[in-house]
Amino acid sequence: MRSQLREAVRATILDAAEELIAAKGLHGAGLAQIAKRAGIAVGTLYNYFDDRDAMVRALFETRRAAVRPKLLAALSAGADQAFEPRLRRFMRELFGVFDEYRLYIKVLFEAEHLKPPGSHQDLLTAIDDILAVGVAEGAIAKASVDPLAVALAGTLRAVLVRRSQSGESFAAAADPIITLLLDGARKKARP
Amino acid sequence: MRSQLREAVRATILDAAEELIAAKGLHGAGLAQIAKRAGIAVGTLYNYFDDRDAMVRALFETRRAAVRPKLLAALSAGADQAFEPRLRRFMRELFGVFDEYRLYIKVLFEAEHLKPPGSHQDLLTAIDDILAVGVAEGAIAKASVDPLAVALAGTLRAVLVRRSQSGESFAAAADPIITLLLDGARKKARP
Amino acid sequence: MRSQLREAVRATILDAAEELIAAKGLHGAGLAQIAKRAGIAVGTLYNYFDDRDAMVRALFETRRAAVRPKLLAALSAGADQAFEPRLRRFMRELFGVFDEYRLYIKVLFEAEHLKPPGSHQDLLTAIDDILAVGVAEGAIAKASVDPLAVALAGTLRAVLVRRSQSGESFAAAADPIITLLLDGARKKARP
Amino acid sequence: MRSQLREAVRATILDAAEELIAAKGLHGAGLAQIAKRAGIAVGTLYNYFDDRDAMVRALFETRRAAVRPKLLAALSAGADQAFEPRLRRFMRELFGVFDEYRLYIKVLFEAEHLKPPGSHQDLLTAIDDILAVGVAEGAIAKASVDPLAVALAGTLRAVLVRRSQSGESFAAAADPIITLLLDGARKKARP
DNA sequence: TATGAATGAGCATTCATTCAT
DNA sequence: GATGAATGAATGCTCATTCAT
Repeated sequence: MRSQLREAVRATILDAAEELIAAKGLHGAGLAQIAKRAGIAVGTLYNYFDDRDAMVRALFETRRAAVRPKLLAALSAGADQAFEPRLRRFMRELFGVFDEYRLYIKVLFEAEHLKPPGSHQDLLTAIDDILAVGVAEGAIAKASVDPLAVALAGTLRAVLVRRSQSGESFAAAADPIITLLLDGARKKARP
Repeated sequence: MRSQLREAVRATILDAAEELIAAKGLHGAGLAQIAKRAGIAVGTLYNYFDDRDAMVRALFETRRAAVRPKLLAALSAGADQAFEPRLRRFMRELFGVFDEYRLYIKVLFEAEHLKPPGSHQDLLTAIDDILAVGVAEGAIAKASVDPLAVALAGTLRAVLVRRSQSGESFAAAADPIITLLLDGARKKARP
Repeated sequence: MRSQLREAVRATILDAAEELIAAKGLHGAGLAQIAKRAGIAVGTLYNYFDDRDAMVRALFETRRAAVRPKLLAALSAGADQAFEPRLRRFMRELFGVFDEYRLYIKVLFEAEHLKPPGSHQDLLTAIDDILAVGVAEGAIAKASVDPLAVALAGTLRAVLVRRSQSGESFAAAADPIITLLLDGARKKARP
Repeated sequence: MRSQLREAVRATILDAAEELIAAKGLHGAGLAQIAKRAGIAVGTLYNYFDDRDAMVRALFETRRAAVRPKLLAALSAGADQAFEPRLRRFMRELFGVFDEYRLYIKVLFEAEHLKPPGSHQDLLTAIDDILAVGVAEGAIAKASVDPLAVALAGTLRAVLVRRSQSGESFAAAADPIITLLLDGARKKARP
């Protein structure tokens, strides 16, 4: 009971912080504004977090903890399928998850240059994992894994940033990316 | 004469700002430090820029103005060649330019969430331009252009960020990217 | 019954306050810490004292009330003796009492610049009283009383502060002080 | 020129700090009030001192530096005289100096419990020095030195505190103290 | 009565900006 | 133009006090 209320307030604070950081940047979001938006007093923040930094870290950790299981689910989904459909499915589910967490995505990019312990690493790991499947299956060459991982992560990020700014949904972007990265853009000679 | 001195001071200030922003972040670089490193007094900054924000904008504009012609040169280089070698050459020259402007690259990433009027847009335009050549030439399908542009920009950025942090040169990364994006990562059946 | 419990809690609070003030200074002892050490909630403090200031005042008053009768006992002890042995006895008993209340002594010095209504005044009065005996008895000159009172009080304080910091017992310091103040430091000509 | 103005402002700030600390205690004197009384802005304080703590330390050091040579002068004054007149003269000059620095004296007691690097130690050293003269001269017994030093310092402090509060001059208190401490309070048998 | 979360005025400190010299 | 001291609004944080439970 008590702790449920406590968690609710904590979540409200983190939501407020998320919105403000997404809107004004990591540095632009002051405690006074965050408190105001959360509907509490400044001092109250300190009943929930040791200091501003701890609050920001908690924001990243909370969101990461929420996203991570969904990311893992997307990763293991279709474990009985072949590499390519599995990769496509993973990407589609991934973008689905990110559509749910648009604000977090903005915050993640907002704070990217500070290298916070966000979901970035989880995503890179997931990409490595799924590409390993492709190699094991003989679908992609071992030598392709490294550049492909970089290209996949980079392209993914580019899509997220663009659609984050334009407000478009992420989901539709999955398939064209995979097709491009697997088959290349070169026009194939008609056999 | 007079204005040459003025330009020299202006450039010194921007160099100082660039170094400090690259080292300590956009927000971490204070005017006092910038002035000190530039060897002038704080107040003097205001004889060259309206305010801190204008100075930062000027930094981006100056660098953009310096990089742009080189980017255009890279774009038109090999205008007599076919699409693929021309794209490869463009990428190699592009990375060469970026190697010369490593500090600017760091600053660009440092501040990209503020969407500064930097070289990003120029680069995207150049990418669009060169891909249009590929379509005209029949080397790539029209439908591939959009995802390829996104993937090219995103992958490029990922490589720049990684090598910017590790200190590696950018130049060697060009060809593998192109090969991957043109041919895809899928293992080809031996004919 | 009820009020006995109340008094016990009150005493616990004051003990906690005393320890913390002695350790961290009047200003360094926060209500949160005091409450914690007393084993109660912060809000509960306000059921016992109007505010922090009232609590501190109560601390001084309580200790003063505890010390005063012992001080008076020391004063009237040896009322049948001559001035000098009585004075020596008074000082010895006084230091004995202070040894029992070392913490209070520290707090008293901690806060003396705020002129709290502590045992200081009682002590000065007792000194005046016993010196009056000396005058009545012809042991000391009337003109000596004022400077002697100041010197006695000042020296006493100096000894308390020093031994309070070093952790030594106070008791052994009594006699040398009295001898010095009664006979002076001047080397007497051998008769 | 420039540095004279600077020193004047510095002195003004320290005077303001001294007054406020004397009036409201070391902790009660806020930077806003100090700045206001000094007639400057809060931020300006930081052009003169690294932080509040450095300002307080500078206050003590400045006053100590001002008082010390006078104290040493008082100490060496009458170096050709015998111990007792020299001691009396020292005390009179000492109190004269303290009369000039009444505010500092208050501040010194205000902050005594924090053991700041004030004039206390200088004074104790001076007392030790002059008593050593008395021993060398055979005027006081070696065994008397320690208790006498404590008594002298303690009594001196008591006089300063009392007269500091009452507003009386210190100067008149010197001789009776010396007489008492040298000859004692015991009524001498008329020879 | 006891609790402890909520409160908000107060604090020291920073820093872009101004301006007298 | 150049200087750098002065400015004061804004920030993160603390803590005595209040009050709903």
